Amino acid sequence: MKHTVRMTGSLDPRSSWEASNCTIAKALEIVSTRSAFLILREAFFGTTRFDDFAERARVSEPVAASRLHELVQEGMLEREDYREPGKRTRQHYRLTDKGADLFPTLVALMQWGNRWLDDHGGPVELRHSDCGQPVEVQLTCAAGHRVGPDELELAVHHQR
Amino acid sequence: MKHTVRMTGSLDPRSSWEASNCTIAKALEIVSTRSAFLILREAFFGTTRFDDFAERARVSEPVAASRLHELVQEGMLEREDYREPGKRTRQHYRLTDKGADLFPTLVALMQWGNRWLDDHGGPVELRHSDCGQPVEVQLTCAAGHRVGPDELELAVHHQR
DNA sequence: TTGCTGGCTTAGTAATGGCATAGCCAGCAA
DNA sequence: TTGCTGGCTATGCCATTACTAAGCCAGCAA
Repeated sequence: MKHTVRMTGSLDPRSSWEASNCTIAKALEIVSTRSAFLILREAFFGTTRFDDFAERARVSEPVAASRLHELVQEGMLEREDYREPGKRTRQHYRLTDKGADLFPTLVALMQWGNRWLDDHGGPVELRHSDCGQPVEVQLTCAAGHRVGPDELELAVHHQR
Repeated sequence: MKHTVRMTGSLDPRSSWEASNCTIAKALEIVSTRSAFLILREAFFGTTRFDDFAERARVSEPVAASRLHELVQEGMLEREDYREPGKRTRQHYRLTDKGADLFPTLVALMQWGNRWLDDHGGPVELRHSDCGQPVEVQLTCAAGHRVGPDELELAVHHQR
């Protein structure tokens, strides 16, 4: 089984170019820590309050504080003050569009973990709310074809 | 815009359960470091030799050595001796099925980075080798529907 | 037998990420 | 005015990840 991507054009051979401006590397500068991923997981699960983030992601409060600040800084989360009538002002952290767009990455990671790191296919699963069927991450091309791992090539981006 | 997943059954409310055996957390124990992701990226790009991993992932040799050992240990990579006629024995590191299955996660991360961290949509893109169209990561349900971020629910896994 | 190359390992050190414990401040409630 | 709660911040420390520089060994090539 072939597990590698085919290189095309100036990208072949691999030794001819360097991935110094690779966006995977850039993305990892923001979310490479375990705690950042877990904070984001909780954000997708609907957590918005400081204490809940710390408790549910199982990180200490100082770590929760610095991750939340960093993620706000990077534009992944928004800090939002609000006040219920008769109550004091509270802060909530909510996903921005940029943060929300990272969701497929989390799903892909969960899917992989469910397959390879758990005897029963994982404790929880995502389902399509319309039809109740389990949800998977898939590679699909713009023409609508489902793309297998052996049908991929890497090319210099068109619009550059 | 709603960015959170709906909880169903015993998972609602979020505070009623803890994600201690979450497979995202388990996955992160293996690949939470930047260097692990970059080593895997190079494996997908076809790199197999020690020096090439270190150079192309831009990590020091000691770091490359320990990541490669860990990834072999975890069953993501296989170390394989081989010998060309008239040459000395060489070692190659190749992706196992388990390692290769992490590819969608890398693609999802690259896609996100291309969208949000680069002015031109990223330096390189993946294409479908059959039709040449750009490849995307998509959430799809088992019934074949394309699933939007607001059509997701989280449920206890059926087969448990 | 000497050198060169590939594939590492060792040593020493700096930076980062993590923890536990404790404290601070605002703003209600009494 | 005292206490309580939510939402943090400060301090001190340990573990992990990372770097650079150097060394080591196998096995050809000369």
